[in-house]
Amino acid sequence: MGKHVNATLKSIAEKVHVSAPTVSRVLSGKAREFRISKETAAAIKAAARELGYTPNYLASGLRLRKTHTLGLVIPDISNPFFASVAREIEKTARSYSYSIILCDSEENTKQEAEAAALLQGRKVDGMLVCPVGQEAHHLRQIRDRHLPLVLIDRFLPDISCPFVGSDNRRGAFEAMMHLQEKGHRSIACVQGLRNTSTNRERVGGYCDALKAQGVPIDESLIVGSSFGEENGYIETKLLLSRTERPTAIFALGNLIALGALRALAESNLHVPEDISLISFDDQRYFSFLATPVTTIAQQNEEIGRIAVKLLIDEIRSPGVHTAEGIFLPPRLIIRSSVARIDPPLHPVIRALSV
Amino acid sequence: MGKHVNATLKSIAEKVHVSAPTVSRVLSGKAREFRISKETAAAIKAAARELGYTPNYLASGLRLRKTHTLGLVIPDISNPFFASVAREIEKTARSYSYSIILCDSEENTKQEAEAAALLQGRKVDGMLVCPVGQEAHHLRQIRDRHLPLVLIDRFLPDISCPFVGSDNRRGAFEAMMHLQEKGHRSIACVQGLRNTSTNRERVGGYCDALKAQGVPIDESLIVGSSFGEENGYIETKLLLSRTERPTAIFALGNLIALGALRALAESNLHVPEDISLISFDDQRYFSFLATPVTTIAQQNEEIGRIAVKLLIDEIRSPGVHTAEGIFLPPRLIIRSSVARIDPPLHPVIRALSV
DNA sequence: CTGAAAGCGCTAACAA
DNA sequence: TTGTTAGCGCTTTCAG
Repeated sequence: MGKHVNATLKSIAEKVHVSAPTVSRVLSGKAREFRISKETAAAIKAAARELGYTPNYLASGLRLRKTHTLGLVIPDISNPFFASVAREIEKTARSYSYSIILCDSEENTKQEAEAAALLQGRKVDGMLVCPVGQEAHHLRQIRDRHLPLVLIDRFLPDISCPFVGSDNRRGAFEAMMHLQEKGHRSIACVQGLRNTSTNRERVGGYCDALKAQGVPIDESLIVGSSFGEENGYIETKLLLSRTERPTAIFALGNLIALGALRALAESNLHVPEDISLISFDDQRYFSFLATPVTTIAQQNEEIGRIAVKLLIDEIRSPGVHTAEGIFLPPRLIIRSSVARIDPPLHPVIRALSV
Repeated sequence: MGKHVNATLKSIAEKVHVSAPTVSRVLSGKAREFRISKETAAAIKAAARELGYTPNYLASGLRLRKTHTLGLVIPDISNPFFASVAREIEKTARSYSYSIILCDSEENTKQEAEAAALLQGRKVDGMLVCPVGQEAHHLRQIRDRHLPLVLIDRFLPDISCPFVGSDNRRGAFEAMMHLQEKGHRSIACVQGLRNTSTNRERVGGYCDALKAQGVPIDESLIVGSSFGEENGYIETKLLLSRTERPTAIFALGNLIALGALRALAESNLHVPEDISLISFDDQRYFSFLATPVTTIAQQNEEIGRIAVKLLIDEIRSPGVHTAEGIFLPPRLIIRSSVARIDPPLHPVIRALSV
């Protein structure tokens, strides 16, 4: 077996003395349908094996206008949240015989747009994108061309498109209620990338909960600008250097929490004795940290699985799905990074008591 | 702008009243070379923009026999080690204008072989694979067909192929020497997937170090069979239930360490007071665990970067690289999960002292 | 400076 | 039951 030059339908056809379409029919399982004789079919299969034939999906894709390929655009595959979603996406896609072309946008709109253009050129049958979130133009273009598109994790207000992610507002609200029940009133919020729906919704939940308790919102406690670890580190450092230190920190992403932890450790502060911490987005290791971290867990696998199903549905029968969002409920996992504290003195009283 | 049906060279050609090849030449930057008139070139570019032209890479790939696509096959993209390598691979590939088709083999040889076949059909220009490790047949086939291939993280003895990974034997040796310097003699080794080179080399380093200290190897202390968390958990449970408990555990992967930690926590055992732990493969969060874990860190990003460079070199000029392996030195990061212990009593003496 | 022809490998339509 | 023709969109000859 194994010629150096790849076998083609034509080379098989010549060997068996039939025509290329016949070979095509047999090898794509249509022998029955075309009532091709058992002998011919067998001979073709044998020849294909002997020559080490591999179908050329470039050619069939060109001809059929279908590549059985999906584009996946995410902001950072090394973020464990995205890694777990990506894994489920790849697995689910594979179960439907679709391949994944992976593009990392590095939280950069320009790169995201480039990825979108590239994937269009590669004629993917559909795209899954977690948008950086600042710009929807290139995504609207995809829709305009009737290329199936599903947004994951982050949605965009100004584009009508199916979406799968978490109910971030509710998750953040629950986290905050937990903090407040434990007596916290001065709670810092270390944000991720602004303008992303996840961030906006989480900050929204943060504010909702504060309002629900009649606590005025202190804008200066809402800090940060990226889902990366550095951001968590720097903002926590800054927070700690204030004269009035918050009693709790709400980290809006797992890497932010990690950065916060690093800053806290450097300052020799202990969680939750010195300061409480709660994080959005659970991680397996959170239970084993010096202080197990209380978090809002998302349904990572479900997000990936549903997104692919939605996308493939849309590919198979365009227009059946309304451009609605699916918001999976996150859930609060209480561990031990939140301390119960005495309700803080009213500022006026505190001022007097000095 | 934006017709529903995608623009092609032909449609542009018709619009500008030139031929398709001329359009092709202009849009692929060969206007100078073919000395195409400024006006024609400008008109073509304008028309392309107006029609929203995107090149069809399927067609050019078919014609050119080059797709500018690389296949990446890894055992588990959600394992943070692979996720970080994958990220670097995608970034580096992108910097050379290559796309990545991602396949997760789920540590399964059959799926790996399927991925390899699929990628061949998709006509990738080269492949990066981290082999499950039990079987090399499908990989040898790739080489036979002169499809550039680079192995990452795990190599295979019976295939001659460029490789980039860590010097696992040396890493494991250093971890063990550290343990032994601290007085440990009864050290359990929780393995990953057997027959993978990483596992074999790490176990090799484990044994080397024991021999170097004249400690006989107790086969019953070498347990486990997967790089997953469950394996770490179960094997640690089992280890703890022994009458003679080892004084230290060497986890051969980051998820194994996580599983071990879970088992230890369940048994209310503290690291390192009750038992010491050392892990292969560092993770950012290791510093913040209840007990910061001492580890052997690999150069994840370097592995990804070098692998892609090697592969692209091989694609551009086949045969320039010898099928040698690049083994990057890992390094020991001492944190606090290893306790100094008194040298254990000699078994006979211990027996007498009861 | 530009165009006509051909072909990459595949499959759908039509014919026999 | 099988073959012929044609064309997906691109680029490379070769011709002018």
